[in-house]
Order: sequence, then structure tokens, then C-alpha cells
Amino acid sequence: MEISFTEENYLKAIFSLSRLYGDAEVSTNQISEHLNNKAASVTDMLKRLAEKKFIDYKPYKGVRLTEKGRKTAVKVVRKHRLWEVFLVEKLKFKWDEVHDIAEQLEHINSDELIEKLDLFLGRPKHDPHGDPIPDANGKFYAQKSIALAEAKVKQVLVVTGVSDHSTQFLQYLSQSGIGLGDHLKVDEVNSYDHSLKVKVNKNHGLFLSHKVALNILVEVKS
Amino acid sequence: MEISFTEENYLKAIFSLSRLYGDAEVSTNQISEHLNNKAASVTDMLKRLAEKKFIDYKPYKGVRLTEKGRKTAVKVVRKHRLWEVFLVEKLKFKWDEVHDIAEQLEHINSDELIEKLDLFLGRPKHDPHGDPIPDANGKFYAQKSIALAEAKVKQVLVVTGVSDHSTQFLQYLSQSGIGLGDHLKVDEVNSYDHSLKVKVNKNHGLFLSHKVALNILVEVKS
DNA sequence: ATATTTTTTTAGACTAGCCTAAATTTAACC
DNA sequence: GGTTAAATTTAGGCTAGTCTAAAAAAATAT
Ligand SMILES: [Mn+2]
Ligand SMILES: [Mn+2]
Ligand SMILES: [Mn+2]
Ligand SMILES: [Mn+2]
Repeated sequence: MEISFTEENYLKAIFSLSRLYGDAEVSTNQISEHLNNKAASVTDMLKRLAEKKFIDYKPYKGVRLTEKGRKTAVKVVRKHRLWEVFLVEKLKFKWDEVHDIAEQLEHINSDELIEKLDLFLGRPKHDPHGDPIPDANGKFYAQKSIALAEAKVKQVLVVTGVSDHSTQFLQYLSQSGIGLGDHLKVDEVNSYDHSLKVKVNKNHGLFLSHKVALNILVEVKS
Repeated sequence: MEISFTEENYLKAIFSLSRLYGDAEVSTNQISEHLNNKAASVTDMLKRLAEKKFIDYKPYKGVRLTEKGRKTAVKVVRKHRLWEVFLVEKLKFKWDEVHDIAEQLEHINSDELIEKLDLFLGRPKHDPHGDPIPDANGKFYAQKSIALAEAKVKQVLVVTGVSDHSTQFLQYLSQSGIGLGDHLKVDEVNSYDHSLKVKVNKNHGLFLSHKVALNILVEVKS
């Protein structure tokens, strides 16, 4: 019942792709693109994962996680996000520096360790990017956030997360003075390119492109 | 200049075997036994490590780390021991529970991470088993400990480490009320089997076999 | 100094993961 | 519906790391 580093990465990829596209089957090419390897390699691995009952696989028909596969994938996600919290909260890394390290730490195999880490961190519900941390049973507590681009003018908003986790984007947000928990208000929407003028906490006049506004998640407070 | 999980384990093995036997060449069979794999596999790997300049290797003549190899090995040891401190001090694992998890964590690759972890832990000098933690330059601060078996009757002793890191031995010590920093005094030596009667902190009358006394490291305080 | 034993290396084979190129299946188009 | 294009799988090959069995070198014993 052992699972390799590589198999864990495939399961995580399938899990996140299936969520992304409304829980549909995931295609070989989607996985191939997501993991930056070739479709033929993916087919190889899908056969092995099916053999081990992590996925249901019908050739040419795409793939879906079994319950066993989902549990395994969610556990990797849980580990990834807990380690990210550790890196930011305890070791004082910036939120844009932790992803690659967590990509390694997520494969450390010890249930005792996850449990004790979770406890040490105070059982956090969200990682440094606002993503929910599933509990030990694999349950996610859904947050009802929307993209900033969909918010209405004058609504009181709180930043709850980001959709783009790239270093570039995260650094840009930090430089603009935007982080999790900050208060936003849209003052103006440019009807030509959908860019925004927003208030961040007490400061008016920050300009954000539509592309950026699509990748900031907010909760509407009023 | 990338190094694999497996290569790191070989370098660590060579490093610790070479220390163990007074910095001599390490033989293929020693490595094979230490890592629980076959001599033929070791020969294969030695060729690769020599190719990459981690070791000096002359067929049939044993092997020795290059400076590059030593640096790499010591870094793995440093990571291993820092993570053990983390697991015991922060996550509240017992000292006999941390070795296997550290065996995984030692391969996480990030200089930033080691540095920040070291800082977070308060730059510890010893791991939970009393083993010295090399600094970022690979320097060990030698401790002048002796085995309890070599101590003289009535000397004031402080426990500084253990030679046997097995779960069994560590649990036995814990149950006997012996841990790092505890004060010992040898009250009697049995001249037939070299077993000891010792005082632990304030309690007299603990019996220890010669075998156990060989694996407890102490510093002589007077 | 030979003969025997031990250690080490070589030869050949296997698996996990990856690749490229070719074949096949499915989807899209006219 | 037949033809083309796209997606997927198969076939064959590569590397890292392991193994067993056999050959070769070194050490030991007589
Ligand atoms: Mn991963
Ligand atoms: Mn995250
Ligand atoms: Mn290791
Ligand atoms: Mn230790």
C-alpha cells in the first residue's frame, strides 16, 4: 500500500483539474500539460494508478479519482497547505516564497507528523494564499468568495485569497499593499477595459487591471 | 549540479562510516551493510559518485569523500539533526520517535529553509540524542564525552548523548528515568560482568548492564 | 609459494518514470 | 458519410537504482 512521490503528484494534479472543471473526467492532455510531461508518459502512469485502484480509467474516455484516490490526493493538499502555513507563520517566509518548498514537504509520509504539525499551528483553516485546508477526514470548508472583478462599486470587501499563485503575481500584490484580510472598496470601473480604481484599507486611488482583479478573491461584507 | 535522494544517503553513509573507523577508507561491504543493499549495487553507485567528484574511488581500494562530498554529507547531517530538534522541541515528539521522519526531511532541498529553521530553533548545538549539529560551514563542535562504562566510581557525570539510537534503547532509557542533561554517579561496579549500580539525579540503586553503559555518553564534571 | 576464502567488480536482468515516433481512436468539418 | 484533424495509446528505447550469478582480485592460510 505504498505510494510514490510521483504517484502523489499525479493524484494531486487529477484532483485539482477535476475541481477546476466542475468535477468532470480529466483528460490525458490536461494532466500532461499540468505536469509538464508528455501524453504518452501520462498514459503509462494512468494504467499504474488504475491498477492500484486510485482512479477509474477507461482508455480514450478520461479519468476520475476513486474514493481511495480522492482521499490520497486531499491528504497531499492538506500537507502542502499546512507546511505553507508553517513556513510563513513560524519561519517567516513571504507568501510568494513558500510554494516550491511545500511542493517537496507535501510528500513527507507520517500521519503522526501531520497531526502534530496541525496542532502546533493551531489547526489553521486557510493557507497563506487563502486556500482552505481540508481537515483530517478530507472535508473542505467552502468559502463563498468571488473574484474582485465581479464585485460591485462601493461594496465593502475583504481579501480572502488569490487564484494565481505565481511569485510574480503575489509579489505584485504585496508591493501594491494588498494581502489577505485587507479591506477593499471599488471606487470606479472603467467601462472600456474593465480596470478598477480601488481603496485599499484607508488609501484611495489604487489602479488594478481587469486581469489582476480576476485573480483576487474577496468576500462581500456589505 | 543536482543530487538525488539516493546519492545523499550514500554520501551520508560514507561520511558516518569514515568517522566511525577513524577517517579511514570505507569499503564497499561496509556501505552495503550499512544501507542494507547488495555490494554490486554499491559498486554501481560508487562509480556514479566518483564521476560526479563526490568521492575518490580506486577499484578494490575503498573510497574516500572529496571536499565536495564531505560538504554535501555534512549538510544532510545538519538538516537531519535540525529537523529532529524541531520534531522534539516544537512538535513534542519523543526522542525515540523522530529518527525515521528526519530521515525523510533531511532530503528537502532549500538553503533558505535550513537557515530559517536553524534561526527558528535558536541555533541549537545538539540534537535530541546529544549529537552535535554542524554549523552552516560544516564545522562540528566536538564534545569530549566518554561512555558511562569508562567512568570511575563516585565521579559526577552528566548525560550528554547516546551511541545507540534505536527506539528500543531510547525507550529503555526513558523508562529508567535517564535523559539528556541528567546527573549520574556510579556507586558500584560489578567486577564479574561490569554491570553498574548508579544514582540518577537523586535516586540511588538503578542497575545498568555493561552493554547499556557502553551506549550512554557522559561528561565528567568532577 | 600455493591453495583457499573473502571481497569486490562485471555481466545481465528487472522496475519506475520518462521520452519519441508511429498507430489507433475519437471528434470535427464539409 | 467520408475526410481531415486532434487526442490518445502503443511500441520501443533510455536512465537510475536495484538485484542475482559469475568472474576477478586481494587477503589469508597452509
Ligand atoms: Mn509534489
Ligand atoms: Mn497555497
Ligand atoms: Mn536519508
Ligand atoms: Mn539524532
